[in-house]
Amino acid sequence: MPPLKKTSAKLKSVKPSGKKDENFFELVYEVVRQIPKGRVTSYGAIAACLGTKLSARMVGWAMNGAGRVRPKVPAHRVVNRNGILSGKHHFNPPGTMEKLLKKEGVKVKNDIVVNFKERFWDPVKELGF
DNA sequence: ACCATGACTAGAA
DNA sequence: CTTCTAGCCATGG
Repeated sequence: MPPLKKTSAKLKSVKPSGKKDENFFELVYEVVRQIPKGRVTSYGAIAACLGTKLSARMVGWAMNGAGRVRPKVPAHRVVNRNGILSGKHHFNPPGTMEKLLKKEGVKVKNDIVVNFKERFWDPVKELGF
């Protein structure tokens, strides 16, 4: 898991549907799985960890397929840079995200992570990038 | 093939 | 301080 080799910034041909070309996706999932319980991170941080910090959107898109990946991917620990649960509506019943976070000890107020800055887990720093 | 949209972000106004 | 703009890149009409 730490191997996280830098994928080329290009990261071409990534099909979330049924395809196995997931270089970017798999990497994203890998990082997300490393997020300690009770911590959260941002799309940009993950993107930066992969070297594509300008493409945070792709990280979010990758999360779109998080639900269909084998080991579970704690996508609920990934929020935007403001600590807002921007993707709560993409969960099965909306509210699952918040519920899971609270269950892990992360307080959520009005769809926003409380003390986000302290809860923030930087993959680049923690994984040594 | 072109245009619009999106689980984003950083920087400018 | 808040709001707007421009990049990012895959997907769908």
